[in-house]
Amino acid sequence: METGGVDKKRLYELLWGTPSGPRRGPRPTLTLDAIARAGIAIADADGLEGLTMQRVAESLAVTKMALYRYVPGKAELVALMLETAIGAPPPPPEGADWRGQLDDWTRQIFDRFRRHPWAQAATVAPRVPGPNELAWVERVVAALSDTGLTGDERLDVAVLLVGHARNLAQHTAAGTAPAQGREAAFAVLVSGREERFPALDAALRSIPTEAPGDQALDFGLARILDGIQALISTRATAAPPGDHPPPSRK
Amino acid sequence: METGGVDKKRLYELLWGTPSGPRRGPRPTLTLDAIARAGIAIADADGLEGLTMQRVAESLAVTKMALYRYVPGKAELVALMLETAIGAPPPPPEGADWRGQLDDWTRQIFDRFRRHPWAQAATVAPRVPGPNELAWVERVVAALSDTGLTGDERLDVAVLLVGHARNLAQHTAAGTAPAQGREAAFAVLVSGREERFPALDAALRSIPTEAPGDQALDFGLARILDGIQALISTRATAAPPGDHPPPSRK
DNA sequence: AGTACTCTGTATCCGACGGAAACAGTTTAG
DNA sequence: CTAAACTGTTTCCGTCGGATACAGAGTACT
Repeated sequence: METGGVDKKRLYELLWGTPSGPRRGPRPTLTLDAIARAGIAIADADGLEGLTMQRVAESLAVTKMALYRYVPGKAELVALMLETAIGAPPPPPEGADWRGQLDDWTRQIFDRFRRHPWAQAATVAPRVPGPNELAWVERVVAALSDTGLTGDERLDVAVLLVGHARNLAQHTAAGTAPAQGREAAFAVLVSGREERFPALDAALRSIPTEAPGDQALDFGLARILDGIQALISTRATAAPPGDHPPPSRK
Repeated sequence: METGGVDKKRLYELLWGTPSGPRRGPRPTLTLDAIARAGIAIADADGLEGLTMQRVAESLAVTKMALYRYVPGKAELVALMLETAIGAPPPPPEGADWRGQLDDWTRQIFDRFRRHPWAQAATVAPRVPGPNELAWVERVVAALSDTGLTGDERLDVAVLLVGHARNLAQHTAAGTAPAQGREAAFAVLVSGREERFPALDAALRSIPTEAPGDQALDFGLARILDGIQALISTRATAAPPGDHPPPSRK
């Protein structure tokens, strides 16, 4: 079953390889892109558990084994699907400062994760990033160019933001049909056990807001950006803008 | 194969059910706890892909099907393993304010995730929280009792912090043996494509710090706590302490 | 033009996995 | 002491990812 072991070399070629020139045998009937899209359609509908090589092949009107001419295995197919589903990052909003850019960036990538609920489950394993994934990271780092943050701090910001988006996409994907929110599910578990979870019980009682859905995303994002702003302010007063401050990491 | 569909009713009994009284047939040779620990040992060693009912049964010297007398299926076994591996939350540090408590809390749960790398992959699906998981959330909400935050804001903080810990646990689990950090992996991909990723290239060049490992955790955690502190300060000036401020959510 | 080579998709096969069903042995309730 | 309930085992099945061998299709070279 699921090998889990990914052929990193072949995966690199798969994600970063250029389309080669004219070759000898019969022309392929499929495209990497078409395969990825077929897999995405299936995973969007039934999740990663519903994604089998059989079903992908059927939806493309080929045999299961034909797919292995294009893709080394299922793990690499999922990686390719992820790269295709995430797509290229949209252009940053006009005239936005770093905060506006990062705010937009996080909502954009959150939207990608929400449209493809399987994607956030596919990003749990260590993986080889594709061109699109790297382009998204590039956007974050570029937005922070003139803030005086160090190189790895900018990368840390990217990790922080994408983690938040992914995390929230999971939580919103969880509360779909039945009980509307996590509060309802928690309340059921807490009820009858108030003495074990007093603070939780109090918190659940004092909830007046009927927020739509992206509320938790907004909350966390606002806190994170506030925290980054505080750091940038510190750096700005410590050193003139445009200059690289000394790394004051402990 | 992987059903994915979890019997929520049986899972609830599994996680929250109390040990029943004297029953009729032969006494069970196994314990739920022993099964969970056996599964944890296997998953710690070989990940969730290496976890099979067969191997768990072998390590307990029983047949595979014997496990199904205790656990409805593999998905529920993983949920039980998660609950056992996370364990009960440790007591908060003596005399710490909310910030100190949340800082310690995040590092504690990060440590759990790092000790059991499979755990963060097991928390991607919507699930029924167990007693331990709920107790961890209780700790966060309790730490924020006197901060003037609303009930769902406190829950949002819990989501934010656990998401960060899980996210960073994944990233540190990724960079284990071969190339030491994400910077090295990124640098390989960026090299030769500097014109496509100029900001990323600049960021990778300006990295002097040879940080040990928890650096990204520290960075994000500090930003998040700074952001929460900013919000609490706002609330404190708007309303006297101990009083519930009006929900100023947009 | 013809031939040899290479690439494609297919058919067949395999081991491993999660789980269902039926069974035999064991312990307690009446 | 008997009947009911519960345990662990055996046997079996469908599905999955993947290896291998093969036949046809198209191109490069002589």
